Amino acid sequence: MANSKKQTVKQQKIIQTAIELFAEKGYANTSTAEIAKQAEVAEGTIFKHYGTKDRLLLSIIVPYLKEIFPSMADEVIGEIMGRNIATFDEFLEGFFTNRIQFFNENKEIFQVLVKEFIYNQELRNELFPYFSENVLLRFGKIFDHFQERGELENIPRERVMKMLFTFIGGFFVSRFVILTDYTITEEEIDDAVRFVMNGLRG
Amino acid sequence: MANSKKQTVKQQKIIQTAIELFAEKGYANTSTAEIAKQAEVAEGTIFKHYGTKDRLLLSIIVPYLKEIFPSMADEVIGEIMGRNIATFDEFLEGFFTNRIQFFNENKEIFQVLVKEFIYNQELRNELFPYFSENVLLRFGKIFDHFQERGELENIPRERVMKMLFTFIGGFFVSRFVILTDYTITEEEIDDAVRFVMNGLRG
DNA sequence: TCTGTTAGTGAGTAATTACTCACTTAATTT
DNA sequence: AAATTAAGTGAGTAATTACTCACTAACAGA
Repeated sequence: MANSKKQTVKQQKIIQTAIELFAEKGYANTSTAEIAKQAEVAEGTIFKHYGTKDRLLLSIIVPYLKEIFPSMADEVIGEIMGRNIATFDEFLEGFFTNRIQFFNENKEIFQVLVKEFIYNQELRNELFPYFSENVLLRFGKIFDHFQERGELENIPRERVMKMLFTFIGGFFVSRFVILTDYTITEEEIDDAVRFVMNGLRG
Repeated sequence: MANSKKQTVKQQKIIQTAIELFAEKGYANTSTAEIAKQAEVAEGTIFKHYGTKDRLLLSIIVPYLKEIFPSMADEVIGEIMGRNIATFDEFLEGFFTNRIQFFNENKEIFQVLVKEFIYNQELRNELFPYFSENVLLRFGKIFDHFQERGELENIPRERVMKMLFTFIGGFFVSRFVILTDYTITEEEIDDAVRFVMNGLRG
């Protein structure tokens, strides 16, 4: 939505096709010739717009991380402050439901992100700042918020958040990247929330 | 140890170098020419022994999965039956300590396995049977064992084991593949065991 | 000592790779 | 309407890719 830098129809087709192929076979196993063919463009068109294959990948990943991620996070925070979400339980359930819907709508791009994040050390180093600034920082604030309200026991924040992220990371990666045809039920969300809540209460 | 099919010195160097390079840059980003150069062999030697690059990868992964994994699992089970491990707490702590040591000793090969498992759909489909037969089945038995003893509450086994594997998977992948220079403290093992135990007790 | 087998070589190959560039076509600006 | 810019093309390229093959060296069994 805010991501409108006057993209051409052909540009859209290139990006869309690249996302599909990168998600399916990985960046390293996808050639620009293949993208061009499937997107019904000349190979030169890709390089006219993106210069290198590497910058094509970045022009998929960076906007996704830079624009959509934080705005969604603020949305979640807004829900807590504005609406009637009082308990950490409720927050977690909202978070899981929200994110599951979001990742379902952007499944392929999420797959690209995770696959390259794990496969490519350099990309990982470049993206870590974004990740820690946006996700870690915001989640830390939320955690503090509920801890001040006495919702969560006074366990050392850092240590417990590590456990929380380990589970959340494992949850989304396994369900959306490894088990690509998996469907998450409401029952499973409840299980996950209960598992985390009990884990944190220790 | 049982893995001695009269490997040549050059064969060992090829395998060792391939593991290093695949772990660092991924299978798809490593050329056979590069492996040959770094292992100080002719490129033809690689193909004399392994035929294709694909079979070189498999000759790294399959023995690791086929021989070392189950034998270690049996070792763990043996510990429970033989030694004085009575509670699921103790088992979990033993499991984490054991596996952390093991993966530290085979860090690179574990990285290769995880990276390709996530990157390559076909490999994933081929390895899933091994995984479910060995890991899932054995873990299920252990879980039953403690559930029969009244150690664990009678929560539906399948649902709770999903949560358990989500956490364990997230734990090992994040610590050994993503944060490659991370050191796991005993304190963190305790945190992890406590997190899981509380989670399961829900 | 002869002989067959295995280990190892390295030059060579067809195919594929990311990328370039001179060019045409379409859209904007003046 | 003329001029400038941007979008798009596709043939071409140097480098790299996985893999082959005719060959030599080492060595074990008869």
